[in-house]
Amino acid sequence: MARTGGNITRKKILAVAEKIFSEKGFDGTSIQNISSAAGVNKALIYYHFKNKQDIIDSLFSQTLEEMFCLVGSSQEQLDQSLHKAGAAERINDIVSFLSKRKGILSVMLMESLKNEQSGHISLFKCAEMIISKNVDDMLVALKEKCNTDISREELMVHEFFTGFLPIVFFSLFKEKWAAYFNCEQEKLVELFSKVFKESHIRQD
Amino acid sequence: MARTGGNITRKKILAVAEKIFSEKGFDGTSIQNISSAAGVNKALIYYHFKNKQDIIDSLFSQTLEEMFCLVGSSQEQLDQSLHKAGAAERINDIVSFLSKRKGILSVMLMESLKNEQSGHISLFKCAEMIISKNVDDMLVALKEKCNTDISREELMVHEFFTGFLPIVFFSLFKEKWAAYFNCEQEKLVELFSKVFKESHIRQD
Amino acid sequence: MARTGGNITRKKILAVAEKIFSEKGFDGTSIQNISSAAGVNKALIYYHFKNKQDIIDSLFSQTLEEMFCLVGSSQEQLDQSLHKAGAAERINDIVSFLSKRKGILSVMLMESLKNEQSGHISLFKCAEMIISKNVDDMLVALKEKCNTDISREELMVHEFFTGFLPIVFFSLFKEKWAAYFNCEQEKLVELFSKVFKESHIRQD
Amino acid sequence: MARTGGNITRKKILAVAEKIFSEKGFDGTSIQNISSAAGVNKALIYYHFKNKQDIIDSLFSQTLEEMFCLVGSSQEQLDQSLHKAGAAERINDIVSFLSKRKGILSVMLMESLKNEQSGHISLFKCAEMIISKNVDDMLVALKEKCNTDISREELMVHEFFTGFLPIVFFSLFKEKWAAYFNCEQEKLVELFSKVFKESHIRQD
DNA sequence: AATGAATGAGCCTTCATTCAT
DNA sequence: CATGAATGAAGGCTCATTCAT
Repeated sequence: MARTGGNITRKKILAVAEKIFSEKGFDGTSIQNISSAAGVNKALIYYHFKNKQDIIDSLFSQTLEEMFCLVGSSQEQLDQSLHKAGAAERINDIVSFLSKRKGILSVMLMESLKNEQSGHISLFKCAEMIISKNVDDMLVALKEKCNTDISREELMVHEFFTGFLPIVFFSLFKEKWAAYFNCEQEKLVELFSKVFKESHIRQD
Repeated sequence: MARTGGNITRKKILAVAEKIFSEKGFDGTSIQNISSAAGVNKALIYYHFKNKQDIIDSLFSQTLEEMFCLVGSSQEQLDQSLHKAGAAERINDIVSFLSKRKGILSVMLMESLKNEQSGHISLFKCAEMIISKNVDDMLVALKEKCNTDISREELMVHEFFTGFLPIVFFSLFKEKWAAYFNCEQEKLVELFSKVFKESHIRQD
Repeated sequence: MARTGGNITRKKILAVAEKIFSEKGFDGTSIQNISSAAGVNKALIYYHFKNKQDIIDSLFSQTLEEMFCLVGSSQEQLDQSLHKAGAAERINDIVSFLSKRKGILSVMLMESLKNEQSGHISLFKCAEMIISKNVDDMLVALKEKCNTDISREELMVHEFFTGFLPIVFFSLFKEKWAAYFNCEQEKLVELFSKVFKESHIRQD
Repeated sequence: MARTGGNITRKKILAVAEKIFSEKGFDGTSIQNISSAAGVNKALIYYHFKNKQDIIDSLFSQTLEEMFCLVGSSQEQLDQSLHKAGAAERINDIVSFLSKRKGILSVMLMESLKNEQSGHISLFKCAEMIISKNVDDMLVALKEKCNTDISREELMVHEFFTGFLPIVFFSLFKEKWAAYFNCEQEKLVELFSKVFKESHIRQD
């Protein structure tokens, strides 16, 4: 898995594709766009990938894989997740982590929003991966507090729509928001941190 | 297509375009797609619209206009908005309203997510329109309670990322969520209502 | 033949068409171009003309007709034509006359240059009309001088290639020439007058 | 088309384009026309040329380049040019040379006649290249004869309007002329030779 | 005499993809 | 691994023309 030869090219193609997909959208991006930006021959892309769809599929599965590694390995970092008291301060960390994955996340979201096909699967898998550990931990914690009227389903809905989505969108939109509403980014991050803490994480 | 009034044709084109854009995305939709589905000649589309972009622009501005009318006119329905005690029960109404505009909303979101150009403007304008009235009312309410340490900016961030976005996304994703997580839609709506109320609307 | 109603429109269309044809060429001009510039409805053009070709045909035959009138009527002006001693001074007059017809002349030339169809007929008819009278006069004059070794054919070739063409082209190109070679137009006219007189008109 | 060297294809496209442009004019020619006649795929044309304009530009600059080589290299053939005594007999040579370039010359002329843009530049450059050497030689010759009241400008005007243009037009129009005036081509060539010699080249 | 609406064919151009080398 | 050349299909858009009013 650590081939050095053409894998560099493959990675370059993927990196460039991620960037351009996030700028123009999947359908708005041509293989020409990618090959030019990557500085490689157009036909070479078809040596490394079956077709255009294969590029985005590779990007998605690569992202899922990386997330899996991250969620699985970094027990200590993510095990005590969003809902816990001490986790509240870690929002900025998460935002900054997702920021590094902004490109692919926006592509996932765009594809998810197409109301045909199964473009949402990747996004859901991705969200599930990030969320479910938290949810499970919360379930354990809640059981100890005897609050057993809260189902796993509810927690998933909670984490996805009021936790995952706002964070992801904030990381995707903060620049645009700051520009549109004429507000400094640092302050915006602060504001969101506060707002998010109050709405999503509560110590009732 | 038989000769009908030109405005009827124009509206049909817009309606069909909204549907297909939301299914395939703007770039994934061809003029052929639209003309076929609308049952009109391809060239006729260019009689009614300057170009492809003009179609989506018309859809966006039409939506914004409709929203403006709605927000402006229905004082009684929306004046006492999301955050107020009585407003809590109206979430379903809003969800159902936004559901009717699902198509164009998903298109707006897709375009907003493209990290180039100014595709996000429409979404922001749209959100601003829906949110700002609530925010202003909240500001008044807060002043009475002497909680003046909350700025308009903060409320906007709050309403957008933890109010508007979750609702919009829920209305766009509920079917997909129900299918993916194998859960009944009615129950999902209930769950989201509860979850959203707890996170976004609070009577501290 | 002096209908006043729609004939104004017809004339406007012709005038505008001549202008645009001479700017963009026949094939480079669309009916849309003409209707917009004439401020009339596109379909109206098809009320006045059978089709696009009919417009250019009308322009050509109208021009030929006008030339015929001019050549036929103004005996005194044109009867003593280019080759005669006194005619030498009239070059500027002819240039200025052709200048008024620059538009249609350039269209004729463009169409003549297409090496297919019979686009050159109009140009030849036009040239013939202008030239033949001169040629006939010259023939008479030559007979008196007993120079009968010069055929009508030769005179036609002479008048067309070294008389008509240079004058026409000068009137079409003088602005461009002045611009390209950075020279004042008045001086250019003088130079051409001199040059043309020396080459085309000689009193051997 | 079978896979051949790319340069061969490119040349074939240019050759075919020149032919069809001269038949139908630039605007009257479609890429389809060219690709069909060249026996290549339509898209392949866009592999070799940026766009339609690029084809004609390539043709023009290629022609200019060839002319430059010819004028520069063939000192002995063209150095003693049109105006000199011995040059009179070489008219046919020049006519036959320009005849080989008839296609592109007619295209240049057509484009020059469009009264917009700068379509005349190529024609002027081309004419300048052919003429200026003659003009310079004439200047030298005239100085020796102390006829210094003739400016370079005048000679340029002379050579262009009474030398270059008639020759070019004769080579472009001789077939049409012969057909229209019902005259044999060989005789026409003779007539033009005589006529041109008398008008353009004189040994005063 | 005039117009808005409609159409089929065609235009220039780009697409994703393949093949021979 | 990598590339230049090639292709069929489709893209957005415009064309000349027609029809109903």
